[in-house]
Amino acid sequence: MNGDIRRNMALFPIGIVMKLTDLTARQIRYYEQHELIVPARTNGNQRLFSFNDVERLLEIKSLIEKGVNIAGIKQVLPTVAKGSEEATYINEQTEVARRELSDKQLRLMLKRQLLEKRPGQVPLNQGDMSRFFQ
DNA sequence: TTTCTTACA
DNA sequence: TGTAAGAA
Repeated sequence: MNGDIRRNMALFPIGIVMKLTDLTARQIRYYEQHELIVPARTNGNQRLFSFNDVERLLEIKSLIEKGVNIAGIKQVLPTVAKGSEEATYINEQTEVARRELSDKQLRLMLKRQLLEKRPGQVPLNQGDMSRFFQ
């Protein structure tokens, strides 16, 4: 389909994506580090995001607001490897498939996180490094 | 001006 | 996550 090409076409710089998603540049870059999104790059190394990336970021945002951490989000929105074009392509499908996760499933997921992170007792939602500060 | 990376908090 | 530096 041609729509997919458009959806995966890198169009806007981080500044616009910030306004579109209400996320800070820091967050957007952080999610990229964790491969939750794989924006394209210009010759000047500037990030260029596609509509798909924006949608993904909105998904991520909503999950974060529901208390899901990066590890949890990776379970819902499969991490995407390289090969940007195919990568975003797969995202489109998996995203549609997961879009339907109910609150029930979300709770199960959060519960699972609790069980995984055993005794050590790290807040759960905080980033890995944050435990060393704050 | 805007964005990038790196790094400390 | 926020923010500061210094370089594109």
